[in-house]
Amino acid sequence: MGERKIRNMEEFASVSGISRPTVSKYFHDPTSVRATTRARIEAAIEQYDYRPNIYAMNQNRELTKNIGVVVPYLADPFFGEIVRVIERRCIEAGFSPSLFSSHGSAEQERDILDTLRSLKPAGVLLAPLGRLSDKSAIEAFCRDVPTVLFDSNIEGMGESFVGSDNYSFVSQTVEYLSRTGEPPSFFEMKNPANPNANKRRRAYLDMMERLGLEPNVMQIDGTGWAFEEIGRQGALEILNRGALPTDTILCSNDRLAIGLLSACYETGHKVGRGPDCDLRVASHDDHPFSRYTCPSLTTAAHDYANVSGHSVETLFRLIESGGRFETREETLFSAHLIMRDSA
Amino acid sequence: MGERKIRNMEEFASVSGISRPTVSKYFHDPTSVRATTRARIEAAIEQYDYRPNIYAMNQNRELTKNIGVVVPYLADPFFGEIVRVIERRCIEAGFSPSLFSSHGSAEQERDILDTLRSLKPAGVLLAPLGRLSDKSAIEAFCRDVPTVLFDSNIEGMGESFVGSDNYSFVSQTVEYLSRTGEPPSFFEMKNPANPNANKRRRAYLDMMERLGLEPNVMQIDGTGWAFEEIGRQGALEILNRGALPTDTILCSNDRLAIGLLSACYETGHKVGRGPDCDLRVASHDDHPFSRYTCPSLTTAAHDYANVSGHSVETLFRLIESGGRFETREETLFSAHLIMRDSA
DNA sequence: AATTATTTTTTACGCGCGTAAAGTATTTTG
DNA sequence: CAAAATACTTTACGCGCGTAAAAAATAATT
Repeated sequence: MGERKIRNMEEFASVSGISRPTVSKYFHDPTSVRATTRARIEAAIEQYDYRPNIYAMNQNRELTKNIGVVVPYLADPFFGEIVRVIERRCIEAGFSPSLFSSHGSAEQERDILDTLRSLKPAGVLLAPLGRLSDKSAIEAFCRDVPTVLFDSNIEGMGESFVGSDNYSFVSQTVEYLSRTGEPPSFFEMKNPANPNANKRRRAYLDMMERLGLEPNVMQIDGTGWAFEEIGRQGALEILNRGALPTDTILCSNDRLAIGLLSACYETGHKVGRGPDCDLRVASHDDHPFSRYTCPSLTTAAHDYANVSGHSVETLFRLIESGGRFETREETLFSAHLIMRDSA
Repeated sequence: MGERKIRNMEEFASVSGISRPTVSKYFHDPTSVRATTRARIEAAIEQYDYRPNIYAMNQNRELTKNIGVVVPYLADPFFGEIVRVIERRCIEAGFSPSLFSSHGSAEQERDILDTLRSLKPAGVLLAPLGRLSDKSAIEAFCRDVPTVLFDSNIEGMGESFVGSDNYSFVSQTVEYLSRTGEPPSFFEMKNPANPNANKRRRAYLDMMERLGLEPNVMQIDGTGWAFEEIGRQGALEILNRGALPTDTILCSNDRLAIGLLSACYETGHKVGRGPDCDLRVASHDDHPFSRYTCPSLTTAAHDYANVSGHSVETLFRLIESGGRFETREETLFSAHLIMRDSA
């Protein structure tokens, strides 16, 4: 173990008995060199613990092996889960993921795109803020950097979009709720940040019409990403007014539902589908905590594995295609209903 | 706006009318050049939208302006919150934070340290996994890279540790609970991943002895980071056995408590401090969701702002001191009790 | 105005690696 | 076994910037 520290690729090449250009080739793609050569290089890496200087590696490369991953809000465990899958797959494929969170701020999102541009990534997976996003900044970014949007779509931007089919969420919950009890009212924010919210409202209205039922939308105040608190305040206001139009509430998303359930508990409204219950509550997303609400939340679940998996695969295809697709693809995965105790 | 794209610092220097070495100096530290020079450079940046190639910038620098931030588990919104504060402060101070999550895996943690080493960061903020961490890997890393540990301490590693005072958490909850009702039993995992858990158990035992009360520790099975599910299963087992030693439970952390509360609800045990309640539950951390459990969770809160703020400040001081402190500092912030409805 | 201190310019070199070209060695194919 | 194909070596240059040293310009001080 008394080997002196290797300072650069030149030195490493000489101690490994391989020429520098071949070593360089190896680090760019280990499978591009002959198996025997590869074995010798890897033995030397093992022995000398050498890694190339990533800065020198990347400065002359038009595009790097980096992949940017941007999410709107990291304190939402939903994104924490997604990021875990994405990171793993990127690393397995030999890329280096760089993770960024906009933390709900459009300014931060712009800054992140700026940073990403100078990272010269091979590709970017971007879950935009939504309504608040600086559309022109994102558009300009997508022109320069191969980008796949996920989770929340912005029409026409990025080479591809991968997300969940909001209609599938809502059709399943509405169908189930109206089949097993009173038809649901819809509970949402008045000015939702996320475009999925609007799609869900429209899907709700559409489904109710299709079923010949009277729709009822409750829109509550509040801005920002503290959905639980917004849901709780909005629900308290409605419950205290005794203004519930039906005994069945369908929340736009689980985080609002978590706040609503807390308000129900506080005001003594028993939630569930038993005869002694005051109301039923269902929702969408299958948030990691929806299993632990009281009662546990009946919800429509994202196909987490497919959304994250297909986002990554699409990005890999995009990178292999040189960063552009002929036409913009949109892939939507269906939700599946998870029946728990709240409805 | 018809300016041609600037290709490198040479070109940028010439169009801005400043020499390249001075421009280089500016990008390293804008305050290091004369105000008039700075103004001219910034005007040119504005006009030509030039940024230096970060890879070329960093390849010759001994240490970069990067700061590594490592957390053990990003799907825990606790860390999402902390990261937000840390990132903001780093950017304000002119650093580029790079965020990494070990996602509960020691192997990932090792890989992250490896990646970080080649990023040549000015400093690293590391919240280790805890018991599962590869101690020798962390120790070796801390020798090479200026590192401040936070959240969970590993004795002797890193130049400094910033976290919460576990004794302060437990003393407040135990004191409050035993003063207002039956003394608490302690509910925890048998093999906690996090060293804070052990400190909390010892603090519980110590406090109980000091108050002349009989301690009772319930240790439940389970490994990994799915604390809610572990808490729920453990609680179901105990509740179904009717094996509660007292009517007051103190959970080691909020995520276990969230699982326990869900088990209580499921089994019809009413939680709270009213006369009609079966048991009281309190906990530690002030997890972002503890406000929305049913009933809302009485808990001891981290001083989030101080822990994240002081971690960053300590790292900045460390960087300014050339990466080493004379002696290893440990800074612990006190918790404060948040009284809600569960106890 | 002269002296001193500070900042900028000029010149020049090097960092660690990518990569192109031409030649040599090795493996594969028929 | 020879021819063809593939992989590797040698040589050489360039990328974009850091940075050192000496000279020149500018600003601050007396």
